[in-house]
Order: sequence, then structure tokens, then C-alpha cells
Amino acid sequence: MTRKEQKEMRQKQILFKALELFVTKGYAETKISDIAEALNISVGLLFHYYESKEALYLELVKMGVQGTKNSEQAKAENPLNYFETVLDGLLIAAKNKPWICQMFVLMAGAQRPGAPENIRTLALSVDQIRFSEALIIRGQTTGVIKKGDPKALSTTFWCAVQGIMEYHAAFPETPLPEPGWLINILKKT
Amino acid sequence: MTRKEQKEMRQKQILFKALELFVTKGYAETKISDIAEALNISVGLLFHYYESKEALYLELVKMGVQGTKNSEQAKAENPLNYFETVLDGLLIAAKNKPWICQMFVLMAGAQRPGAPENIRTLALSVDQIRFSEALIIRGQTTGVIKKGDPKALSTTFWCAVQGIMEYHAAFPETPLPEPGWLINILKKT
DNA sequence: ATATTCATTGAATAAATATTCAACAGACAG
DNA sequence: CTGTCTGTTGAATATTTATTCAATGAATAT
Repeated sequence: MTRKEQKEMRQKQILFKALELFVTKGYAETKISDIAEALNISVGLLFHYYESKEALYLELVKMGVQGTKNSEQAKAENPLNYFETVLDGLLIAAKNKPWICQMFVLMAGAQRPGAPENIRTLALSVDQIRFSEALIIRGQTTGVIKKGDPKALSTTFWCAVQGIMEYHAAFPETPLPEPGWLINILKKT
Repeated sequence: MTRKEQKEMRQKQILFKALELFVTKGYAETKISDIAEALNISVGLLFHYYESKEALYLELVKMGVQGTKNSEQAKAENPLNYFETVLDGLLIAAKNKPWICQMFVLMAGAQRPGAPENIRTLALSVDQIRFSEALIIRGQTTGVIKKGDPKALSTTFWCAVQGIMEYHAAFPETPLPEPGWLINILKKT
């Protein structure tokens, strides 16, 4: 293994363990030494790769912003279909790639008051809820999405997903919903 | 005002401001001095009333446990009706009594890994999800609740509520769902 | 009146935890 | 080989934040 490869591997190792701990225990509750211990490395090494705890957080939020933007690219014939596609993807990921589910939780946390200001600003630069609001309005005009305040519908849908992701991050053995149960929040009956 | 009254008022004042800050900023992110400043009192006074930050947390969780147990007493002709009653109550409270909504969020946080162990244990002593599971099974036999893994249904419903409460605690101006949207997670169509 | 209790303060101390740093070992280049 | 670079360590330091405490004055009791 070349040094470059080794370096990248360590960086990822640290990043993903930090993600896991930030999400399960909370950012402030996670000590740098917790991350180091979980990886069996020294705290010094951790600071060799990331200059501060906050830098680690920032790096993760950058990843999350990128991921969210990508998911917004998802193509679909109609708006409801967009939500089905994205939700299916998330629920499958929740089982197989815990980090996607964790990232989801991290991003929500980063958007709340109490997060470091620069990180919060970055996290708020993507806004699933507002993005989806426009889609919902379209879906309502074509009649596939139920009537009602589009902002409230969007908020409700994403908060429901959020709640589930959060719970699943803390209690991974818990059963996940069938996608239809959540799509029904939006779907015209 | 008698001294006893004054004392109780201060204790409540501190307790409710702590609840607000613990929920909006996060427990670990909230400094004792944040609470003191928000109330225009000294940190010393805060320690005069509560012997530690954790004691404050514990006190709040005790309140929450009590509240949850009370809400479980809610009577209803059929299981679906129970959920409608409780949900209506919560959504109305979310608008008028922010602290109920905040308490909801606090309790969920206290149940997760990362919370102090004694507090976590206490918080886990009430379990909305398990309690509701039994009701859901009953509702399924009488045909008012849809088919599907009762545990997953219960988890999904409460996580959805949780997600909304959390969002609303952080962004109170946000529109709340119509109760029916969430009841539809459970309701047989 | 006088003594006692209690709410209150904020500066001093303690504890927790993030961050720095000097030293060492192995990889790699010349 | 020999020297430089880089990964690694863990103990020392700095910083943040919880907690203590001695002092003050106002309320209450005797």
C-alpha cells in the first residue's frame, strides 16, 4: 500500500468513525479520545489528520451537502415518484450502509441552533424541505399529491423520515417502515 | 410573595429555561452560564437551587416520565381513537405550550446512548412505542388499523411525531401537519 | 430590636477535554 | 547506505466549563 493510499484510508477511517459517534452519542458528547480509542489510535494522530474536532465536523457536513445535492438530481416522471425513489433509496441504505442514515441525522443536527455558526450556515445551504415544496405543488396540480399547505406537507414528510433515521441510528435492530406508509403522507387517496 | 412561593417560582423558572435550552441547543452544548444569563441570574444562584447540571436534567426527565405515564391513561373507545386523541393533544400543545413539545424532544434525547446512564435508564422506563404496539395489535384485529408488523407501525408513527416535534422545537414558526396525515400511517384505508 | 435564615453574587477552584509538541520508528529517495 | 519525510505516540499544556465558597443584604422569626 502506498503512503498516499494509507493516508486516505486513515482519513476515511477517522471520518466515518467520527460520523458514527457524533450521531449515536451527539457531537458535544463525543470526545476526541472516544474516536481515537474506538480506532485504537492515539489522539495525536487524529490531530495529525484533522486540525480540530470542528474541522472533522465541517468535513462531514461538506460530504453531506454534496450527497444531498446529488440526491436532488434524482430523476422521476412525476413528483410522487421522486419521493418514492428517494425514500426507497434511503430505507435500503438504512439497512446496508449505516453511514448514509447517519449522515442524514448529522445534517439535521448541524442545521439546528447550537451548532457552530459556520457549520450551521453550510448545512442550511441545502434545504430538502424547501426543495420538495416546489415538487409538491407540482404534484398537487397534476393531482397525484393530496391537497393541503405544501410547506406543511413537505415538512411533515421529511420530519417523519428524519425521526425514523434518528431512531434507527440509535437502535439499528429496530424494524423499518414500509415505504408506502410514509408516501401516504403525501399521496392523494 | 412568601419565600416558599419565591423559591418555587425560581425553581420553575430555572427548570423551564433549562428545558428550552437543552432542547434547542442540545444538553451538552448548553452551558450552565447560558441558563443563568438567559434568566439574568448568577451561576451561583443556579447551583443554590440545583446541585448540578445533571440534577437539572434528571429533574426534567422525571417530569417527562410522569407526563408520559399520564398520557398513557388517555381513554378511547377504540385504539385508533387513542392515537387521534393523543396526537391532537400534542399538536395543539405544540402551538400553545411549547414546553410540552420540548419535553417530548428531551425525553427522546435522554433515551439515546450518550445520555448519562442513570438518566437514560429512567427515560427508558417509559416506552411509548412498546405501549402502543399492544394497542395496534388490538386495532388490527378489530380492523381499524392496517396490516403490517405492529412494532414497525408503532415505531414509524412515533418517530414521525418525534421528527415533527424536534423540528418544531427548533423552528417554531414552521407549519404543523394536519393530524390526519399522521394518523394515516396507522389507519386502514 | 436583634438574631437568624435565606436569596443572591461573582470571583476562585476544580474537572474535563481539546490541542500541542518533542521524540521515535519505519518508509522512501538520493 | 544515509538522510529526509511521514506516521505514530503519549505526556504536557491550554481552554473551556462545571462547581464551590465566602461575603452581602433583605426577609422573617423571636
